Amino acid sequence: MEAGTAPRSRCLLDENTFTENFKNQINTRKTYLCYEVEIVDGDARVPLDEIKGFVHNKGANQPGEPCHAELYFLDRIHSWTLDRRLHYRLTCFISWTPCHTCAQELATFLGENSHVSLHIFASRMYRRFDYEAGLRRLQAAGAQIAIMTSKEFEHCWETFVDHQGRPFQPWDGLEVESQHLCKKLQEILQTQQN
DNA sequence: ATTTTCAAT
Repeated sequence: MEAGTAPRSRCLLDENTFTENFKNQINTRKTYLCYEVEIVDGDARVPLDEIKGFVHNKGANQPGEPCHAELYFLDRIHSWTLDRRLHYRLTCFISWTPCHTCAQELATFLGENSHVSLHIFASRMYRRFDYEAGLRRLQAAGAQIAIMTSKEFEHCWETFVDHQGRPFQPWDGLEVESQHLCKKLQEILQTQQN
């Protein structure tokens, strides 16, 4: 029954939720991950609008086992049962770069699914434990990792936020912070492994 | 030059 199609608002983020979680100068204890999927056909890319959306982590302060956003994302990907004969480009916009463990999980997934390529844009850099090695491993597995700039924030606002027609309002210092993080990420990703 | 952050390294 086509009549049961979910309303568009179900996969849109509240304005404040977006800003509170993606603002790149403040730290949060939550992680949001917005994703888009395209089929790649030669030079052309066809968006699969029906499966775009977002997930967020489950914190240690909530009932049940904690779970990072990336693992929910991987669950979603598996639920789509993507056709191995096609090529898909997944883009995700995540409020923190993946931790070491999640980076490894994503790298493993990419290793097993050559029909999928992954582009990650992050608003902030998660810098705990072995995060640098995790990011390098993820890059080595073929993922493109970058820091969100105003272009990506605006794209997310337009695509994933219930903005009621209001334009994206960049916060003070957005660019400066983004550029700083870009530089840090480049340093990490350019460092030789071993 | 900038860290405490998907809580508890």
